[in-house]
Amino acid sequence: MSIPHLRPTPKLPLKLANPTTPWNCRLRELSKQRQYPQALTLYIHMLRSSFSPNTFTFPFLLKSCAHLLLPLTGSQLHAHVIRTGSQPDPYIRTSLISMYSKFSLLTNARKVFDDIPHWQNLTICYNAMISGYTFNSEVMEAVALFRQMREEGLVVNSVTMLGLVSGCTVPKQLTVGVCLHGCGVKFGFHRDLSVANCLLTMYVKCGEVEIARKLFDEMCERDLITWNAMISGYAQNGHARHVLELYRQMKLTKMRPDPVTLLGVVSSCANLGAQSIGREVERQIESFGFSSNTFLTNALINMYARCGNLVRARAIFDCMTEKSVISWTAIIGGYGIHGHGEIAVGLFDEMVESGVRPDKTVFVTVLSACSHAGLIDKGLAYFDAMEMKYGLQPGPEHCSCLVDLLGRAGRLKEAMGLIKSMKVKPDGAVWGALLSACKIHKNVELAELAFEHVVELEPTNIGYYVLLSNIYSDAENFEGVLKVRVMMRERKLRKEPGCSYVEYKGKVHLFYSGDRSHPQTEEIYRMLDKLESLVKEIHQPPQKYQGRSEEVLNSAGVHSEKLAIAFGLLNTKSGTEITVMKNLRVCVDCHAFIKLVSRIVNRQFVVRDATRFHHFRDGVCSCKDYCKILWYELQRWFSGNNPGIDSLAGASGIGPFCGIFSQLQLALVMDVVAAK
DNA sequence: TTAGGGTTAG
Repeated sequence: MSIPHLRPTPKLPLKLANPTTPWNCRLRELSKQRQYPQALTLYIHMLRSSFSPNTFTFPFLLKSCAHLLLPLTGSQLHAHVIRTGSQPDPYIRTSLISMYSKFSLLTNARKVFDDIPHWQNLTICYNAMISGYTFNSEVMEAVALFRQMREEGLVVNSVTMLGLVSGCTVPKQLTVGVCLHGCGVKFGFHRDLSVANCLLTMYVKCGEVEIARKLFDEMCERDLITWNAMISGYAQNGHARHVLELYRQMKLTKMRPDPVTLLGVVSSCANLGAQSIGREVERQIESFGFSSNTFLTNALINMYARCGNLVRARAIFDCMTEKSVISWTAIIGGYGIHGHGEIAVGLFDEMVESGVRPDKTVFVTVLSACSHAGLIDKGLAYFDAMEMKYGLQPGPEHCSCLVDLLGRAGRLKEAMGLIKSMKVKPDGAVWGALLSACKIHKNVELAELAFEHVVELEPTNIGYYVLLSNIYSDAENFEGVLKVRVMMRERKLRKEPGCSYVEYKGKVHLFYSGDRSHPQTEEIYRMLDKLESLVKEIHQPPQKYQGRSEEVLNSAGVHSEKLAIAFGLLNTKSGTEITVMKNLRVCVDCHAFIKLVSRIVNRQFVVRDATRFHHFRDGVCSCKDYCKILWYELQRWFSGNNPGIDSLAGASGIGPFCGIFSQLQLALVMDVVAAK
């Protein structure tokens, strides 16, 4: 066997160093570190030092312009590109397409794309144009280009998929997204981690969290972005408990979270009212060194405010060196939901004085704070200032606040006038606010009009049917009540089950009505029995009402609120405040019960329901309107011409689904009667 | 040496 003759490799001639190279190297570094303004400054220095840019120089600069959103500088650079004859370079064309797309100048981008000679039709240019379209929500254009690409037999790569899939961000684009998923699998790109992450995000944004989770579970490799996408996906779709569970799993894999991860976790704690978990996450934020992250700080303010700890929320807010409009919104909203309208309004004025320009969202927050606190003139003034002073066109969300504000005050005509004068189409919330006002002020005629509109806009929102039914019931129009019931039955609408929960030792303890699944069930029910008898002892209704209440009491289920209260009392030390969360509104029965219990056991309770906080202390609640509802319902019940148990509804719903009359309320009404 | 992409608050 002959041994192949080995020849020495000939030495290549040394290439002369291009003088521009060091500049380009520095530009590359700056671009990598995202120091875009510095990159542009360096370019100016380069020109001043009489060094000419070459084809390698421009992509860095164009990218910098795109990121800094500087369209004028961008077009100047384009002129430089043409002057230096670099235009034909495919990389530069790609950068130009991408830059113009970021400025939403799709015509310019497309012109650059169309000028590319046929022989140079490279995948990278197609990819840039496809991403440009999806970035500007032109998904179908992107898909058309993808089709063209395949017809021309061009190579499709994972970046093509990324560009396409990232365009599907709303539920109606789900079909396109699923097709693309299939396409990706066909090409084998679904194994690419970036593509898989992108598909996961697509499903999450289209509201298909379960499909996203399936994809997540099937992935053989996961990076930080995968975890973040799933965690934020759960958080955005309101699956707060899943967020906490997934975060726990993530920590077990030793994956280090980043601010994006923690943001999802903190916002879920806010939704759940899980303050002790939130506090733990705050400690982690500090230990990871993310304390200066404004996104996280704002989320923490919101979390503490929504967990009822306004003191901590305020402390974090006061410590912030740079308060953005979002920080102000978080703290104003916090005071708003606790009913401290005056403080909320004061903070808004303080914000304006400090030079922060209000945006549409902060106006929603301050208007709703005004409405909860009955600050009518202040609210009206803010509404006017929105357009006159700040040039912000009020949207339906602002109008619904104002309708609520005027409506509560009984100024129904003005509220109706406002709706008529709206420049934008009123949405369900606007008509819904009017409907609620009609309930308070017993205006059946206007209620029917509002209902007609609201049911057309939100046919499946059960709350509005309930409202109208109660309005009819108040007016003793039983035909009307029946009409609404039939309508609900025909449309197969069912009330979402109410649940209450208490956060204890970092775990969320959830209760449904009549629930017996909790490990401490026996103790909880024993505690409730004890409380009920204590309550009866101090509030014995007069003889003539007793029989009547018994018949109703027998059919009573144990509400979730009561179970949660009993659980809290069993597991916490005396003197500590007990916080209960309720997904819907607290029912009047439980409201009365908790009030009395707070006096009997001398404890403070905080109940956060769907709309506000109730602070119970020594037999009194911070909110006043529940008493009014109760008083009215009971008065009718005792007057004898009651329409049945159905009308004795919980504040959150109507009869057959919710509150059942108990001796407790009878007792309470005696108080009310006595007070009268 | 250069392009295209995935996660972020109220």
